[in-house]
Amino acid sequence: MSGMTSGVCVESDLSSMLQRGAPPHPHHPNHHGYGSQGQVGCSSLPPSMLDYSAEMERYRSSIASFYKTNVNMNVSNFPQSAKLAARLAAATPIFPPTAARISAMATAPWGCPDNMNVNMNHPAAVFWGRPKSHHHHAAGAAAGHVTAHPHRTGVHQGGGVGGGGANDGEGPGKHGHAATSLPAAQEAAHHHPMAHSNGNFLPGYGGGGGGGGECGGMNKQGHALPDMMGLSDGSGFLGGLGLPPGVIVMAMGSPGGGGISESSSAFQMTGGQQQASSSPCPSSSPSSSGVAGAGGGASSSGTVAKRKRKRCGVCGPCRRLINCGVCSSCRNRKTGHQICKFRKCEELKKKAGGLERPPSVPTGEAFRWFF
DNA sequence: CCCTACGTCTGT
DNA sequence: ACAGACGTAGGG
Repeated sequence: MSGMTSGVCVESDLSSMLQRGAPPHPHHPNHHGYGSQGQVGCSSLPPSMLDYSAEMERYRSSIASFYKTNVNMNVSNFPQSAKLAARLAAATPIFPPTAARISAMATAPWGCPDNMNVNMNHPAAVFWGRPKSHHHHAAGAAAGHVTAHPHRTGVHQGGGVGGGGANDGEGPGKHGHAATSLPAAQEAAHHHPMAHSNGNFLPGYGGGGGGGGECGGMNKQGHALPDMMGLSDGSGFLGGLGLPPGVIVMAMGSPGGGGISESSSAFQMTGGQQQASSSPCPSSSPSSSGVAGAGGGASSSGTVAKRKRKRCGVCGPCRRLINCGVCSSCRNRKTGHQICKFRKCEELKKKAGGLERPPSVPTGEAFRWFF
């Protein structure tokens, strides 16, 4: 354990090298994220580029493994996700190439330690890539067979463990890291693209490279798909920015502009839609005092019925795309009509009718996160 | 019409 | 405070 930190581990692997390199270099999204996806082979790539390439590889394998792993998941847990998935699949207008990549990063619901356990074995723990197109295949292939490359050292990626088989359908976590038992810390150290950030991502999930390119199936299994998308924890998304747990990298707005449009899709899923595109300002919404009046018959007394508040789309929970499947809300979805606890917008939680915009996310604040 | 999820009420 | 249940807004 002591040596877990980046400094100590010495790996001869390229991947490791990359990993180590990452943290220190908060790459700029632009650099790797969307720029030159196709060309990973440049020999004269600068260090950073190399990183990128390698990471890409890892992304792929990770994704692949996810597919595999999740195939067996119980869809019932993510009914909506399934849908979203479908939607997403259809709506992935954004950088085809990028999209695929982006998909790689997802946000797991289990930001909560508690859940971690659960999720580890729970089907809910999902992480998938994105449906559609060869990208997957490529990914799958890579992961499935090639798994080897990046992680031979048996780094958390579960590379060691899963190595290949991944597909058993066990909890991702199972093969994931269990073996090496690399804690989040390690994750960080390695700077796995998908991992850290908010800790939403379970190390294990990325791993294995088990590979199967289930692409198509995903929709069916759906669960997580859409969910994870966009939001991702910034890091992966941005090409592996190493952000501290608390930091959220929001890729908002700029639907047309940037690769980040991804986020917009995320919002879409729930209803935050509009804000993403037109007005960054989320929950604040005009109704302002979005008094809780909304809800059912709550139209309070005489006052004009306030509209239902919407998710801000930028807070952690909002960024989370998949339902944990284990929280009370998820379990009681039918009767409870509530969104997954881990996805419940902070804003909405806050005031049931208080003033608008608490300190957290003012208008357009989100954009700021980019810099 | 169906689904998701917000707001509220109620019970523990 | 939390969980469960319900009515219903809002979107597809």
